[in-house]
Amino acid sequence: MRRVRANPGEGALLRGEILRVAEELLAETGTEQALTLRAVAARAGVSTPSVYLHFSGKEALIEAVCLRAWDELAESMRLARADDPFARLARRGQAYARFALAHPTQYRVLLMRPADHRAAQACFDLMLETVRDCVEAGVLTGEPEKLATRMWAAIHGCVSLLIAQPGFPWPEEIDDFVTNVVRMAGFGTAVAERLPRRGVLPTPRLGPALDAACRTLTDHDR
Amino acid sequence: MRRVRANPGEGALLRGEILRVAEELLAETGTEQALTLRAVAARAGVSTPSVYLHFSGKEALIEAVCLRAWDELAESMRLARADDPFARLARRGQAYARFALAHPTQYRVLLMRPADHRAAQACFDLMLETVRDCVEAGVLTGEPEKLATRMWAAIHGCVSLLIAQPGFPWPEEIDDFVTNVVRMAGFGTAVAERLPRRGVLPTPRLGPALDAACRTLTDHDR
DNA sequence: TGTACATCAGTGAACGCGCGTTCACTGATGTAC
DNA sequence: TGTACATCAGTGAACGCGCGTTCACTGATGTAC
Repeated sequence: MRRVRANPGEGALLRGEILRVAEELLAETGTEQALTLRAVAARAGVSTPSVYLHFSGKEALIEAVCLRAWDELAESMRLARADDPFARLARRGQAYARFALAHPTQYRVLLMRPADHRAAQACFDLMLETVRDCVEAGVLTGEPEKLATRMWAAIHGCVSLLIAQPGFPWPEEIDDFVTNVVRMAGFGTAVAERLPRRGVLPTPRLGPALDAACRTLTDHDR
Repeated sequence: MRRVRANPGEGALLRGEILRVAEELLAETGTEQALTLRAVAARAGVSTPSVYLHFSGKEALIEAVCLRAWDELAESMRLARADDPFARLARRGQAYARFALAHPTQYRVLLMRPADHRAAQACFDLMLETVRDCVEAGVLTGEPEKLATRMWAAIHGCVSLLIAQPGFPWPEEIDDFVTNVVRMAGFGTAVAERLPRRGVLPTPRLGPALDAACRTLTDHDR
């Protein structure tokens, strides 16, 4: 249980172990308040004051954990690739959602705290970059910043509801949900952008014209 | 500063005052952990043990605060009316978003905690009911449960990002954002529902056919 | 090659704090006779 | 109409707990001479 002391020059090894254990405990306890330095030190097999050898305090430890989580999230999105820009957009959205659902507590802590701007920005930029590819390829129309923001909001809303309301009777499979949210964001934004802006929304009629448009959207791929 | 003691029979007055003060403090401090019984009692002008005359403990107090917040949220949605079902859907979505942005902390606590099922359900049912009206009127197509869930997720994602990432450079006005999210959810879901389900998303071509569809959507209202 | 010393990676005990909660009490108001 | 008593709406002081943090220390490893 007790950790063997590191040799001179290898003191930084404990830092990595503390980070690992802190992430583990965060996932188990669910909140950053339940994450105590005493528990972290105990699980790392070390005395409590040892944490101060590598982090200036509790706040610094949590910040380091969050930074690492953001990096992992960005990396999982970076790994999602596809030649087709729209498919890449969907894959990256799904990678985001999968990471969130796989690390629910970390995701919640990530987005509950006032975000570290650079880390969140890096993550958003991956989304934005792919949306830009779609716009350039003529697959989406509109301002990439707005498109990417709405898409991020939609996916975030989906996973954060799934995390926070696990008892709620969700009407469809998670994968389908995410797929549809991505499609919805992509197509719906394009449609919404072309409608006139006004105070009261008009009642739209979905009929033959929309059916025809959907056929066109599909035909390309047959 | 010190509260005058209630007359016999009016002891329950303090209960209401404690709830009010607790909500106030929750909005100021931002987290449920920062909400202490001592602070609540002090602001109510009463000694700490007095809280126990009306609530069995801290947990019960927070639960009562949350229940009240859910009720307020549902009420604000109930007040958003319009004859046209699609306009009603948009108005209710906007009411939801406005409540969330006006009470950011309460909203976060609301959706962070494992939700009280009945309260959340009542709120969701208002959404579902309006979506059903839209489907019956031929304005939306698809299963109302799925449509409503996606719409809720989209709006929730929008407001929770706005709350959690206030420093993030949002590319558009909040009202426009919400309006577009509602449109996006409405139109996009309809489009997505009509596309064939497959593992990899196809690249859609937005062109003349979609433009024609958008004209049709708009024509109805001219 | 031996030894004094420096450094490095920790430890043990303690401090002070604020918290939720308990418990014996108080004192004004109402009520039975 | 007076008085003993019950009830109701609280209070003050204290308990025990777990937490973040500090501080003087230890003892193995490396190094200069």
